Amino acid sequence: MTRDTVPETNRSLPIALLRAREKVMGPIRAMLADVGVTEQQWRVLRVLAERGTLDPTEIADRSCLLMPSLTRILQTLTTKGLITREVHPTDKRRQLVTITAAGRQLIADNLKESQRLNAWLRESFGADKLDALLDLLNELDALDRDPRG
Amino acid sequence: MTRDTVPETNRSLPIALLRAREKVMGPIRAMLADVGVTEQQWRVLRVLAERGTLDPTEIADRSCLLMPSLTRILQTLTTKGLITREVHPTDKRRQLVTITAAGRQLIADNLKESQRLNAWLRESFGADKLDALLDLLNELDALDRDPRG
DNA sequence: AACTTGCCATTAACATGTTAAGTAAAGGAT
DNA sequence: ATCCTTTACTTAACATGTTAATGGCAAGTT
Repeated sequence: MTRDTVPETNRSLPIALLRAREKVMGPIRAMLADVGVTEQQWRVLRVLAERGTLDPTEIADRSCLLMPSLTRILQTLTTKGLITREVHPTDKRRQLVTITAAGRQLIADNLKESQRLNAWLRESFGADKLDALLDLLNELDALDRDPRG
Repeated sequence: MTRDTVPETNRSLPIALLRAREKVMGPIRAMLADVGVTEQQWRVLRVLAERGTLDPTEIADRSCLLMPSLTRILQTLTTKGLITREVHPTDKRRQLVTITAAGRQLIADNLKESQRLNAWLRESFGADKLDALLDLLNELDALDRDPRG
C-alpha cells in the first residue's frame, strides 16, 4: 500500500548525499581523531590557512558552518592555541581570526595523509567520475534558492 | 604558499556534499518544522511506513542513523505517539517498532508537499542530471571500505 | 542628539553526531 | 550449570546542528 506512494529511500537525494558523505568522511575523521581535532575544526583551520586572516562571518561561509557552531569552535581552537582572535581595528563588532604557527603545523602534519586519502578515492572511484560528481554537486549548490514558486 | 599545497575547499568532496545536502534539505526542513518533526524523525517514520515493523538495528541501518541517536529519536517518537515499541517475542534483547496511525497520517499529510519539492528539484536541476547524480552517489557508497591498503 | 534599523557575534535551548562504556540477554564451549 | 563471547540496545560525555533571542555596535533618519 504505502509502498506505492512513499518513495524508496534508495532514490532519496538527501539520504544518498548523507551516505556518500559518511563513506568519504569516515577515514578522514579517523585521521583527525588521532590529532585531537574534529572535522569541523579541521575545516576552519584549512580555510584560515588558505585565505589568511578572516572574520568569523566569512569563515562560517567558507567552511559551511553556522555562526553559533563557529562561535564554539573558535573558542575551542583558541584554547588549543591553534588560532588567535583580535577585534577589528575600525569596527568593534567584528573580529579578525588568524591561524597560529601551531595551527599551520597541524595542517602540515596531516596534509600528506589527507592527500593519500584523496588519491585513494580518485583511484577507487575513478578520476572521471569524481570530477563529474563534483561538477554536479557544485551545479546543484548553484541552483536558485527558494522552491516556493 | 599554502595556496599551492592545501587543496581549495571548492573541490573538496566532503564540503561539496555538505553544501549540496544543505541546498536540498533546507526546504524539507522548513516543511517538517511546521509539523513539529525533525528531518531524522521523518526518515525513521518513512522507513517504518515503507517496510512495516522493524527492529531498531535495521531502522538505524536504513535511515542512516547511529544507534545512540536512534535510541533518543525512538523515545521522542514514542512520546509523540507516532510509533509503538514492544519487546521481541523470542529475543528479549530486541524490540519491534511499528508506526502508528497518527504516524502514517503525518506522512500522508506531508507527502504531497514532499513530492512537490522533489518535482521542483527535478525541473530546476534536470531529471537527467539528478539521476546521474544519484547513480554516482550510490556507486560511491558501494565502494570497498578501508583505504588503508 | 534621539530614534531606528541593521549587522556581528554570542548565548540559550533542544536535537543529533560521535565515540566509548555499560547493561541485559542470547549462544556456544567446557 | 558455569564461563566466555557476542549481540542489541542504552547511557554518558562532549561536539556540532538548528532556530530564536540577546547584546553591542554601526549607520541612517529625523
